[in-house]
Amino acid sequence: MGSPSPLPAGRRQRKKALTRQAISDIATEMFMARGFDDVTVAEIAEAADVSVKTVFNHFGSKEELFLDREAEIFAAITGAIADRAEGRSITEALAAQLADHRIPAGGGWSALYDPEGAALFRRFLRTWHESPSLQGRYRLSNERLAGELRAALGADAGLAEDDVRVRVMAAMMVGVIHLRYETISAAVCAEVPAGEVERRVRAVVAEGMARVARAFPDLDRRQDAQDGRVTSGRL
Amino acid sequence: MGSPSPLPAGRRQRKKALTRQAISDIATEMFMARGFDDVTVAEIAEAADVSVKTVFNHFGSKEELFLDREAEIFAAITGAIADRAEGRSITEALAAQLADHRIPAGGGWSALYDPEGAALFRRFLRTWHESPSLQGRYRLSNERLAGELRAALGADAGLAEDDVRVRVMAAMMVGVIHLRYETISAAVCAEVPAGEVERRVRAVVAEGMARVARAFPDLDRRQDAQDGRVTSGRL
DNA sequence: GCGGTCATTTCAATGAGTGAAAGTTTACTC
DNA sequence: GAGTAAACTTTCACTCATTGAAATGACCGC
Repeated sequence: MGSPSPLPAGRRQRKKALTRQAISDIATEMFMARGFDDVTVAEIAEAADVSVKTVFNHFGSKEELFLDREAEIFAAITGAIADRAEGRSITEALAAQLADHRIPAGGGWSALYDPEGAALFRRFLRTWHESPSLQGRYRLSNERLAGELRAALGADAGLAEDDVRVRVMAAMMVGVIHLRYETISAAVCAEVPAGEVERRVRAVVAEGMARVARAFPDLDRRQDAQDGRVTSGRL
Repeated sequence: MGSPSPLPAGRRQRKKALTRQAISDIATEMFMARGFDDVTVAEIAEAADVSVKTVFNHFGSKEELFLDREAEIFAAITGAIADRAEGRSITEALAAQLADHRIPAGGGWSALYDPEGAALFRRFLRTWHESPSLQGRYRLSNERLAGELRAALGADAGLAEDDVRVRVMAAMMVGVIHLRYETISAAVCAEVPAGEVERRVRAVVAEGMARVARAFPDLDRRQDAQDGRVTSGRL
């Protein structure tokens, strides 16, 4: 499993980060092998050779052990907006990113074409899919994603994050992103062949982002005239 | 508290329904008075004079005790689509419904202008707002709402529920509906005066639905030409 | 009225999550 | 380099949600 965090200074910090990572990795492994609900925190703690309390010191809940990578994913998404090529619209950039972006524990489309990788990914999604508690926490996740999107969109258009237009656009994008997840999840769990999964995902993302673009001609493209601000977003 | 369910036949059935209602009512009352997390299921059972197990026989989880009315609300929303006036677009109908629709334990805007009602509603929202577990379950709720919207939209346009366009449109609507809730919640909890709350909600709903309309010119209006089906939804 | 069905209860567990106190390790100061 | 404070962990003891099995008693069709 990855160590995507830059190691912090200080031995204590480093040890702490290592402990955290070890717990997260072992937990992920166990969840994938046996399903979220069939693994107890006690077992995770046991396997990671720490006390149960330590697990809860690092993670606010059992669910967080599973959702540990979300920050990474969000950064990739908002990054695609901020770093897009000159003249490219937001929805285009996002569509490209979402058509390609690897999902946690996935690793891009190629992984899906490999039977090994597909099986792993299927286990991952099934785990995710089948636990109500995980599904529940997913909303909090989307809330955060919406916030980051608002920030990115606001910055891009030179509007406040809580501008109605920005809020609506972000909400729609979150909706499409969720649809994408739903599509992948349903298809992979139904053992649909990789090529078809990819096709479906691309279709949803394309349709979704095209619709967002149509709804937001005013915010979708960077207005580089004047001082880089959109001067009016009225309908 | 309401008894919105038609009483079923048979004494046993009726007793069961009464028990359920009693539990739900008492639970709601207690949650409102003391907050979701500060009330235990044991206390609810105690107050309703039933065993804890009985509570769980009627409600799958503590959260369901709070979300008991969601079916009602969803029905009002999808009903607004199906029953809209001839020639009215879906987004118009929905915007009207959402600008007005009473929220659970609310009772329309008038209730907000009454200090008593406002305080009650504020307690309700704060309860809802402050409990992570409730927020969590909210996603499942939205999932169901999306499903019902897909059904309504699909039926309206003569498309399959799982048509990409239908799915995207439903997802966007759920996004706007959630934004509306967020707006109400934030404003009411911040003790914003009722008139201003109403204004903000109407603004979000209007903007949101206008954008959805713009994104979906093909599905928004009933195409009564020919056999009532939209023949093409290509972009 | 009889036997079964069904809501409910009691009992006994499992497992998540928390607060406090105490131990251990690391970082900072003089 | 000792001494102290701060940061991590652990242990302990507890609360609470949630569930299965078995028992009770009111209700329903016959």
